[in-house]
Amino acid sequence: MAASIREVAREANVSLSTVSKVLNAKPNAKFALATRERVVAAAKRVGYHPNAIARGLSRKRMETIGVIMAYDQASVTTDPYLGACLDGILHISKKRHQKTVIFTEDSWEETMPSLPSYCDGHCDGLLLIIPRTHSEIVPALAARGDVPFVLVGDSPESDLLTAVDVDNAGAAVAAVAYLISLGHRNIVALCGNSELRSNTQRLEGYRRGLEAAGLSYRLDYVFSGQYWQQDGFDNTVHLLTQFPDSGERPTALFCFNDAIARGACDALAEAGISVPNEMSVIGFDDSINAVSRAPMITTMRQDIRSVGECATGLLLDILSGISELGSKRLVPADLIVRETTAPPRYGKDTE
Amino acid sequence: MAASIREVAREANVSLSTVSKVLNAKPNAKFALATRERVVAAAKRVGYHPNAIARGLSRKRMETIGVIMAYDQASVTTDPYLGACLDGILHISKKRHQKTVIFTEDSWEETMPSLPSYCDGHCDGLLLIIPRTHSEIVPALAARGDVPFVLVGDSPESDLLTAVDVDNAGAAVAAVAYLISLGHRNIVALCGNSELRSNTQRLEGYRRGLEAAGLSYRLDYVFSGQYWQQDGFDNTVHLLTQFPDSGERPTALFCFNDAIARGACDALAEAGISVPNEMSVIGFDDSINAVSRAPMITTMRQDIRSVGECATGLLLDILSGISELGSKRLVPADLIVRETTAPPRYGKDTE
DNA sequence: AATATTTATGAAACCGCTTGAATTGATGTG
DNA sequence: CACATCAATTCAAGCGGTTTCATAAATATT
Repeated sequence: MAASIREVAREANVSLSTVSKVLNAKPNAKFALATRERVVAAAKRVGYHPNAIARGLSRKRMETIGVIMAYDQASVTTDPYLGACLDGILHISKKRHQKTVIFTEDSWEETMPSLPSYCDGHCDGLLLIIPRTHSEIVPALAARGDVPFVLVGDSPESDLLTAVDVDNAGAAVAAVAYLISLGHRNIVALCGNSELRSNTQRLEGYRRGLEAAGLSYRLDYVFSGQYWQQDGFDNTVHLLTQFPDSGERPTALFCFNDAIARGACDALAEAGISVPNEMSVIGFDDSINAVSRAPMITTMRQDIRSVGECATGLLLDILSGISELGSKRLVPADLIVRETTAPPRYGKDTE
Repeated sequence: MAASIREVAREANVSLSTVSKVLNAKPNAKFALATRERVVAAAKRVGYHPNAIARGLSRKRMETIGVIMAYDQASVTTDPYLGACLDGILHISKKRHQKTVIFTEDSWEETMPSLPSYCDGHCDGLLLIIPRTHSEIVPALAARGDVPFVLVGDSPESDLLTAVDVDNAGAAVAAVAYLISLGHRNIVALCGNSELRSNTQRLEGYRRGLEAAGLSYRLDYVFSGQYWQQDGFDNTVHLLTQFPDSGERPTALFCFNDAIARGACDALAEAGISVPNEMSVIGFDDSINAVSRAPMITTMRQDIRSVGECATGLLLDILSGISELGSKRLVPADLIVRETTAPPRYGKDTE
């Protein structure tokens, strides 16, 4: 049904290789204009389009990338992270004329056995969107060495692994810098779960942000907890008892996610402390918590779609030799200014 | 890097074809147990996994389906319909051991030119999730005849086209039947945009539902409008002026979507008519409108994920010769009973 | 005019696997 | 014992392209 290169060759009265070369515009091979035109005309006449499979077989390049989503019950609708990532991936993949094949795993136990099928020549490279716990996939894939892959939404220690992630540390630096630019000098950190990498990175950014402004990192300004609203509330209450005098009280709260920030706002409201007049609060993630009710929380938005885009770009760059395996990329966060941040009031001038 | 069939053949001391046949468990070809074991062992030893591309080329079957999403700015997160569909597709595709390649189009003008690449041998069949306006893709694809395809979320007139859609008519029948089962005999239809197929189908279902119960289809019970809340409101007001006497008034409103139903509820509330005591209201789609505020609206849920699953199943059945091109499938809707439906009160017995 | 270059094209091997036809050797038959 | 039968295996021709290398023709060089 589909015209093959043979028909074109016959139509144009040239050999197969001539057709192939002309149509692929081989730079070295020079052809007479007449021949070239004859071939092109013939190709159009018979409606020729190269068979991607045959081409892939001989070129050993399928112009296709694979996306492995190894979440339990991976679902694009259920998990907005996956959806956003996928959007970014599809966007860039399409833009760079690649096909995209999706591998989802219903339960991640199934992932390992089906691993060979990801490396069966179908894809030139792989994008891995997998939770940390699935990480045995990574060494397995690396051991095969068939297919280059990049980890999406992960920033592993190993120099050998290629990865793209959201820039937690950088975002934290930016958040702190923003507060400082407003005039704040005493900025508290309300942290999340300490075992999570995002927390470590955000804390690190907090520290660097202070340092960059020549402010000292005070241990009594760092409150640990979990990524929950209740922790934000409790830690804020704790903070207020610790600094009862509004004169010595820190003037800004850097909360490691929006839930914490919401909790903090609630605690402040209960204590009759006005946000942002007496206390600025900044959140993280721009999740639903940030805008679920008043006050709308200033926050750092992590653009997950960009993570997908960036990862895809990196993979393709690697495939075309522009970038190297082992590269890392971080996508910057955006500051979303809302209602909970303002310059500090130094004197208690107005009500 | 990846072991080819050659190494296996060498290792096992047999010919290439033997390896191929043994590993593919060709039913007709009988092999000595010893040979069989030798080959299997050799394959495992060298870590052989067949190259999908080479296999695809010779078998002319890639075990891969393509999904074309030709929406403007197609996005899995932005458009819950696409996301849900895709979830269903990926689920079944994976279950039936197919690979899934996704083709998204940023703007649909790009769709036509890239059409050949959908038919370049990469996919055995195609799933089309495209808005009606893009329908020129369909004849073009049909004309090529390369690749079987099924339309997702569409129910075209042509017998030649294969399609899966939500069962609008059936759902309407079910909605009406439910109201009738509650005891209602006078059921009004508040329609949506008459030019939309979904409206036609729902109206048709309404009619059939009445007929099935031996009730007559009364023109003064059918209110036309658009799929908007305001239309639901206006038409309900209109209805109430038309039937001022609560004795002759219909007892149930079948609204063609949830927005209309919400508007109807509002109008009824304003008129001091209690829902569901004096009037039952049923919506359609189980959209956010149904649960956005009190009262929670009884509605017919269209399971879009199932549409994706069903379409994928159908395509694969066609590819394996179980089903035929041109088949149609409809996925049934689910009745979600909430607060707006109850048996009618015949006398004005209680307050 | 003979030889060296360049330019344009074609022949054939190959990519890795499948598959129908052909081959080989063992077994059964008259 | 020659011959047909059958089971087990291999040959070799694809699948639809790409690509290296060789070749033929045209042009340039001396």
